[in-house]
Amino acid sequence: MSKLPTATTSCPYIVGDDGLAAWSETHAEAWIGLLETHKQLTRALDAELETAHGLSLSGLELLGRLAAADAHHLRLSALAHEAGLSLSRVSRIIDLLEARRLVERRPCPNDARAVEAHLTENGLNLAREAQATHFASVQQRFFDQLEPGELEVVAAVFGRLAPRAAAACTTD
Amino acid sequence: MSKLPTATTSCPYIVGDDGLAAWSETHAEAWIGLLETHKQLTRALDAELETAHGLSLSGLELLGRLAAADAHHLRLSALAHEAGLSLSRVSRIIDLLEARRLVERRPCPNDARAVEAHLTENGLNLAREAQATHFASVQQRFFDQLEPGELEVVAAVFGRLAPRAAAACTTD
DNA sequence: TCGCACTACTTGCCAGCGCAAGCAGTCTCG
DNA sequence: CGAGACTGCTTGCGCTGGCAAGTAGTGCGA
Repeated sequence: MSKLPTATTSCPYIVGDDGLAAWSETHAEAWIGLLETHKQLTRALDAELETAHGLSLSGLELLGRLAAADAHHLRLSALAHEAGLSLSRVSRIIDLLEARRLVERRPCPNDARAVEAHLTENGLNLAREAQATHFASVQQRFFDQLEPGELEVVAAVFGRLAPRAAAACTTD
Repeated sequence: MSKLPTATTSCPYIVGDDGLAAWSETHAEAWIGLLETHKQLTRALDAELETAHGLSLSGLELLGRLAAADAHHLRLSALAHEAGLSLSRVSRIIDLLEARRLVERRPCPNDARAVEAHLTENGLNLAREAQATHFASVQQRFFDQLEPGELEVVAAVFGRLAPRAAAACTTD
């Protein structure tokens, strides 16, 4: 941590001579603040997770998805789809997790092309521990900073936008 | 675009057996939605910017900061600090921009160690054009999706959190 | 004035990410 | 059945990111 004091945040960096009149100070604050907050937050959370459990954010996400899945296993393509990662990335993250005996690759009974990632006992335990500390940290770093009523608005906005953004991504 | 349909978003991926009771559905929606939305949005915006102007998001940020600066020049370390990037990354992005004659490296008159990045005429023009289309896209993809009243809350939340997160990063 | 700590930048290196190409297995249709 | 299209995964590569080490210049105290 430390290093990267980062971003003046206050005054944005907009040239302004063009047709940007519509971008009020409020718009700039919202957008730049969003980018900035996300960057800092994920940096901190990722570093934390790394030192505490040797996991990346993506690694925990995959572990979590497997833990939440029916028989603690999922095909790699399903995992990639759920997590919003490329299949190639998932394949390599699973390499790492497999090397640590947190998951196992097994052939899919119904389709010899496919590979299932199975969570091991160790993997499930680590997923639980890591999620517990991770979510506690998110709570403290993000949710605890919200004023009454803000949580509902944030949930509404991003709950609405996330699927919409994903859809836009698949269609255009 | 297309590819990476990404994220089921709906049901999260929380193991739940542990002390996560405090994480209501609302919390999960807000947090996962935030991550998801950010990922999709920046992916789309970056791709757009790349095809339209051959710039990365970071490249535009640096260009924009220079354009907003006093005499269109800034020391690399100042640029890094403002943009929340490491100095090494800034150095390499400036390499690219310099190769395209959008900026020029010049020695700093007061300090022979330092290097100033000077925006060229071309660089300023590109910054203006690229920011115009970029911000229009942000407007359409993000702000136009907000209901009345939501913008103010989002601005308040992230305007408050961004500096706080940055501070936490420098101190711990 | 010399030495030593400090600063500003550059460069080598590694991790995370996606794309494209390649390979094996599946499915469909003649 | 067999050819060709398609799917699921793996792997090579290039890009963006940061950190650490190296270099050059600054500035302060003895």
